[in-house]
Amino acid sequence: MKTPLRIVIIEDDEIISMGYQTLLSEVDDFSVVNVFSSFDLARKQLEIDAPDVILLDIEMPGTNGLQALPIIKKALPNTHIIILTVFDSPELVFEALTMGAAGYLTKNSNVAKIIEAIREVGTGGGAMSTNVARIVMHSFQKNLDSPLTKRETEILTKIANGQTKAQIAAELFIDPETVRSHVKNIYIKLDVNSKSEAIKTAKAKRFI
Amino acid sequence: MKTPLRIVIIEDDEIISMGYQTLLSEVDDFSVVNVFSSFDLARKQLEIDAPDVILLDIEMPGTNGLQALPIIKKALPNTHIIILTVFDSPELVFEALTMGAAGYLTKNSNVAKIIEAIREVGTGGGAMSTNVARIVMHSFQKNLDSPLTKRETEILTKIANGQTKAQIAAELFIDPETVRSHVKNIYIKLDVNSKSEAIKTAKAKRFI
DNA sequence: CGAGAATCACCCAAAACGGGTGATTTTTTA
DNA sequence: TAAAAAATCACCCGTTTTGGGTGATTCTCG
Repeated sequence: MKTPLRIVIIEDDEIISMGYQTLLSEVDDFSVVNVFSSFDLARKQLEIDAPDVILLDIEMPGTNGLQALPIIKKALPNTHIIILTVFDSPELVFEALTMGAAGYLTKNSNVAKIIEAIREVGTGGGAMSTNVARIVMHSFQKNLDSPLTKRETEILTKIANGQTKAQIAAELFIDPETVRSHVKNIYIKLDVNSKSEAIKTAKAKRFI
Repeated sequence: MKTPLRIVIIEDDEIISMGYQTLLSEVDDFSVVNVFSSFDLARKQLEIDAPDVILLDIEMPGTNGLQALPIIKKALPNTHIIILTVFDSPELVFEALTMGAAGYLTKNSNVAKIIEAIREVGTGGGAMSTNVARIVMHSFQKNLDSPLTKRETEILTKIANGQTKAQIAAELFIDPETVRSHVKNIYIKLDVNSKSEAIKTAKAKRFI
């Protein structure tokens, strides 16, 4: 028989917490090993519980979920964390993902979805609810109506990566003067007159 | 009665194409209005078909799916495109998402998942299979063992955004000399001696 | 064919950079 | 609470990069 997935729930709303606990306990290969109403209460016990997956709320008394994320990741590198919250603002989502969350679910997700997500992150995968997916995907989308040409976009991207004109010229096998020409044209098209403004404008309008 | 979601399938494998067509036609509010074996064949007919959602394969004779993406987006701005392919390399996924794909599914996705994805993108949402979600989420994760301090990370991030030391100093309400100090320390910690190297190294190691 | 794109050239002054060295004040943490 | 780490500011130096102006040639694609 397979060892069950060890799950810990950190959620300050007792009703919700109890609900998850009951529902997840019914899953054969899941084992809810502990439930806490705040991260501060969970902190010391977590290493003993050694969960495979933690369902973590964001809004909590004391240390909130986002603050807890890096602390948990450091103490339990092999534990996968799923953020489970009612909030889905882009800022919170990106913050959670950069801090190492393996999943981000909003609380309107149905049970099947949550169970699927737990299994997924348990095997090193990723999981997010559809509204979170939308936010994440939008963050990738480039503006397809850029006034910049292919070459100009290419060069501005490299500038945004901190490369100097000389380095860019070497990489593209063109003269540094040519790079300067392109840059000047970029400035005109974007109506700016410095590197930083160009990068800022181009990023804001999603040209790069 | 609600108008059904108009779906077009562009897929060169006839067996797969036929399979999707049959399965999706059975869904009440779905209407598969056309099926093409290549984008080049679909091109002119697409505007007439005016689909809400297009299932687009990547590997195809002639114009491939990724090349087709921007063309479709330009011609039919209100049509949502779901990439449906066997490939899931990070490069392909990011390319597809930046070019405006609303969904990215691998062909091992089950039918329920595909139907759910079509409904989701039909209402402006996003959809991706779990393996794609994993790729996307990994791309966000920062290295939590950065040698850089909070301030140093903050400053290096701004440098990576093209800001000059003077601008950074103004934004952080500190002296430009202090910014220089931080930058020098960053260079030492990352073992580099220029802006571009620092950005490159920091990005490669996911410190920023 | 003709327009936009990409290429290269040379002028100039101002700004930014990278390196060195040292010091003070907060903040963190063991 | 004492030591360590982080954050702050200062002044030296020579070199590189920047932004602006102006113009010209070649390429490419519809």
